[in-house]
Amino acid sequence: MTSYRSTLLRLLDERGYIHQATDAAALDALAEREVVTGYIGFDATAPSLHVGSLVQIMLLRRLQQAGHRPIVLMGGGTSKVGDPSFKSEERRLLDNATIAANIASIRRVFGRFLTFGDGPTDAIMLDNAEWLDALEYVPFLREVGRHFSVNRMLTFDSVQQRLEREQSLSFLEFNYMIMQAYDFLELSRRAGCRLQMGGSDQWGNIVNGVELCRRAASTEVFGLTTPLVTTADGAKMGKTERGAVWLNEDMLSAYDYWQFWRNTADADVGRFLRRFTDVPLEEIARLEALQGAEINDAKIMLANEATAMLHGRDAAAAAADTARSTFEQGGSGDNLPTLSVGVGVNIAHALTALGFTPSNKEAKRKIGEGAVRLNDALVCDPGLIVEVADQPVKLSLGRKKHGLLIR
RNA sequence: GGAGAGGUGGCCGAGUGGUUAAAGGCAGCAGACUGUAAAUCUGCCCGCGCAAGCGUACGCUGGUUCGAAUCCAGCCCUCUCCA
Repeated sequence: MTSYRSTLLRLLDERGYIHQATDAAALDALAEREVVTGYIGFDATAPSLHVGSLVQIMLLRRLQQAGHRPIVLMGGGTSKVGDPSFKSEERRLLDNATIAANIASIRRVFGRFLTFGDGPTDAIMLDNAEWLDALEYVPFLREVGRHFSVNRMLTFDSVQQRLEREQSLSFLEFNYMIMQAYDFLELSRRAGCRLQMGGSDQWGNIVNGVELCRRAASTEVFGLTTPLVTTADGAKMGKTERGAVWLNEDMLSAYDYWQFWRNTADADVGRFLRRFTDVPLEEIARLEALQGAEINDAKIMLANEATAMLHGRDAAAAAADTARSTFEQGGSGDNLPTLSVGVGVNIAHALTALGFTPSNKEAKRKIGEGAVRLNDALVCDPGLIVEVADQPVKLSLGRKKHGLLIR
């Protein structure tokens, strides 16, 4: 562990964001001397980002906390090409309208993590479609393309994997790394951007950008990547039984988001607190040292803080309340997912409608396995019709999934 | 353009005419044990239906057959070697 002098690198280092950097010493010196503008690119291939992107979002937040200026770069242009890095198959191409809608939907989330504005350290958001869409092929090849060696490009891990396996790599995708490198050049010109950050899988792309800036503009810029965030058992973070952990509330409720963090494995709590919350380091050190069941306090803290950052204090508190009454007191909080069922429903249909089971068939199986409860009473009849009076009825699958049936 | 290999359920991968909704593994879900953790053991794992049953499914389209993931023909795609 190197000892850095700048607030920025010290902060990033302490909180576990640094995996590789192109010239850490020079970046350290730069950050000590002046306000550094740094960016991270985000894909626009889905209507919401998910926790997989949260490290990157937090990284921009840290940049701002350390007194520097973050740029959120939306990949409106690059999403039309598709990043082939480490993907086994070519992605299907998205049309312009979808990409525009995705960007509009994604951008709302950033306001929770960053302060936008016109000040020297205020964040700004740009869309690379702004310059990529207008590119003219031949001038682009002459300015940028000549700095890229195909021999070299073929040696990148991201490409190698694709070639060595069996999947083909289209020329369109092959251009992605050039596009991304060009983004950096463009941002260094437009916004004086000196730093690109990203996940460790972006290392190759980032290095290309750094080299392009040096070759095409003689500008010294820097790259920094974060370690891939995996859970303690080695899996990629961010998947739950019900799919991706989305950041947009219309795709994943604040309660479910809270639950996601609450269910963190013991071994991950400290790392996650450091990366995904602003809890002071001494406090984190105390929390992660808790033993046995007490470590649950750390998980609750993590859930509260992470949820508050994204959805606000109130939503986090409501989720925590619901969790407490549901899990600790065996009752039911009113923040649970609800399903309006009229007078009565088939219990299997209700389970599926709540998203607890993927099909009615599965719901019936679960009933057969003794996993389903109505107001905490075991259900044995897979064809049961649940009747709902004025009081909501609590429907549970296993110990973790609870919902309310209301009239 | 030529020669060869191959395309099976979320993924990997067996299966070369019937008892195959398709072995096995991974991932996932649930039960037990716990702390809404991990590990372990057990069960489940295409869909619809209360059920009998029905519908889909082994790259695509046809064909042979009582019966096809399995055989035949054409097409599409991938890989390897040659030109």
